[in-house]
Amino acid sequence: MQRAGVRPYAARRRSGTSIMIRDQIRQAVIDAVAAAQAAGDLPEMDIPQVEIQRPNQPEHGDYSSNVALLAASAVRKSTGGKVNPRQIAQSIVDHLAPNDSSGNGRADAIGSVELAGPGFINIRLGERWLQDQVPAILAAGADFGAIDKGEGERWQVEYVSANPTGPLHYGGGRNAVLGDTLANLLDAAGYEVQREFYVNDSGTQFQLFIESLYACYVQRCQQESEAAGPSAEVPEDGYHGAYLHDYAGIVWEREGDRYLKMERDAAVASMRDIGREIVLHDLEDELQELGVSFDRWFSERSLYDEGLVDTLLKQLAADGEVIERDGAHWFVASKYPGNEKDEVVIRSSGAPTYFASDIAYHYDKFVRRKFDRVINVWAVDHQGHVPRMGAVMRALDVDPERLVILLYNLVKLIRDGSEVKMSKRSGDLLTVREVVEEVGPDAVRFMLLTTSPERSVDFDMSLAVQRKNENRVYYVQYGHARICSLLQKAAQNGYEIPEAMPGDAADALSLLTHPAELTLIRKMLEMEEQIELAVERLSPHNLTYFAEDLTKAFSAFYENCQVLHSDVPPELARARLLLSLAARTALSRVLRLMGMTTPETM
RNA sequence: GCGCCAGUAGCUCAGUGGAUUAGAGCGUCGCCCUGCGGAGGCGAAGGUCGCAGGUUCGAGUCCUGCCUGGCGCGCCA
Repeated sequence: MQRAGVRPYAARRRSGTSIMIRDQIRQAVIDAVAAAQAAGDLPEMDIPQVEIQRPNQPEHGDYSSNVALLAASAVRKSTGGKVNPRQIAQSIVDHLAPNDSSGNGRADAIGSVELAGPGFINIRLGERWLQDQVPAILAAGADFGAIDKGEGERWQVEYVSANPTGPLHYGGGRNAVLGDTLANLLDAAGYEVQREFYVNDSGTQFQLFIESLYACYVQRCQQESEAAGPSAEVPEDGYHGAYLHDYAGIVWEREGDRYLKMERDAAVASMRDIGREIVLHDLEDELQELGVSFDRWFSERSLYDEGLVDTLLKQLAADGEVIERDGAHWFVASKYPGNEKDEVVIRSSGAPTYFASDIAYHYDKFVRRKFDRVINVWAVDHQGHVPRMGAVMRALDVDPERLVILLYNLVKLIRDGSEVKMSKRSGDLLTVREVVEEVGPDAVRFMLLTTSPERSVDFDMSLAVQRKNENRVYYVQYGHARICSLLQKAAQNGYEIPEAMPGDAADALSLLTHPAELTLIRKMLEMEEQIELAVERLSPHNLTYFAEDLTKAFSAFYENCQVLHSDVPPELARARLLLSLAARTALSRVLRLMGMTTPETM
């Protein structure tokens, strides 16, 4: 019998994580199939991979499995014989022992099992078990929902990596939010995550930036001393943003006019370090305002300085991966699938392309630093680069599967019903900083996260600042604030709000039988699956929908189940307070995964 | 021309690698305040899932072709 898809769990399980309830149920079904076959109720047959789904209709239970349908189909195909899927399902149901009291903890979760439709097995969680999850959630606390999918694998997320030539354009905000949230998710899923920003401090763009900075610096010096000096114009194709004058001002304040005394080229060369420092500090600061930070800022130039680019290109040439043609050096991408053209790594002028250092960079990531997997977050306009990187991986003899590119579509900013691109204040492209200042970091993060990455997003800034129901950010944060308010009021009224679960609360929890209470518990228990799903599909946007569902479940409970009222017996009030505390734990976890704050009042 | 992505309710979008009656929010129309934050709750109406074929017992989901929109095809990054 096949048991594909059932992975053995690693021995090194992180404390606090347990086997996901869905996987426990899957195992129970697998066991039931085996038991049915052992008992002779189910003929020997190829049982396909057992999948457990969440039905759309609540009437179909909390979980369901279509094994019987798949098995019947497999038998029909292999033998041509007819099998009734309902009969197969019935045999499995008979061995699914919902009330097994053997104490293995698995069957406890299953409240009831039923056969439905053409052969579905619908499974409901038990009420008692659901009530017991409240203390489990409280015990997990800030780690609630953590799973051990990663088993400690080392993954890197490289994101933003914007040219270090000035503030981040608003489009880069989506990159920052996606990468940062994905890293949060990976961390929650048991991966060891490193967040990296690749600093392109070596190419022509950076050179133009420094030349532009130099020109502004010269202007500043002349302004300060009214002394005649070299005329300085920002290069035609350089950077003309107003911020360069701010940067130049910092250089002047720190270094005075010492660069003015050098030859232009020498001055530009020696300004590279301070220019880099200033712009990176600015970028770091700007990203911080969005709640985004990095473990490492990796310098492209360092790859040249240590000679890795050179070494690698020579080695690739020796392997026939890089050839000379028309005076230039080409990486022979065309020999790998998905690539039709070769790529220049050294121009006929002798200058390396960005692609040359990219090869070295990925060599460093995989061969030297040995990340199990690397996720690069790129805007769609870099899509043409994806197959090339696959070719690079093969040429470096690294499994291409280890490099994952997350492409995201562009952001369109809307204000008062029409698209905006430029800042009225500076005249340049709107920056992330300005958008954050206008609508707040939480709204930016949530809004940029609601749409799946491959779709373009219209970000309505006017809506994001409005305090009405149309604004989904407020709905969620309001929900959190309301829980906090309730708990606070309870404390004022003399209710004891335990930080941890009191040992004698088990009886009180059995009073949680209202549908709204049980629905809320069920919803919270989706956390692990949501985290797993978002990681598997690289879809952080799922979190926004889960946050809304969670808030909705709490609101329904809040409306239907009074907590602090003289009619409510103290034991029930206590149980409902514990449930509310668990709800705050869950909602706060989702908000933090999205990088948002958890306001106690609004 | 070739390639990638998208097309689901009036609007903005989900939809868990095929499965039980396609979901949510907003908007619209009804209810619910002598109760913990009404920035709320409950309910209704609203969809030939771009079009046409195909595979399958079963397709929004897989395959083929087409239509529309976005992006990409450089000795730029």
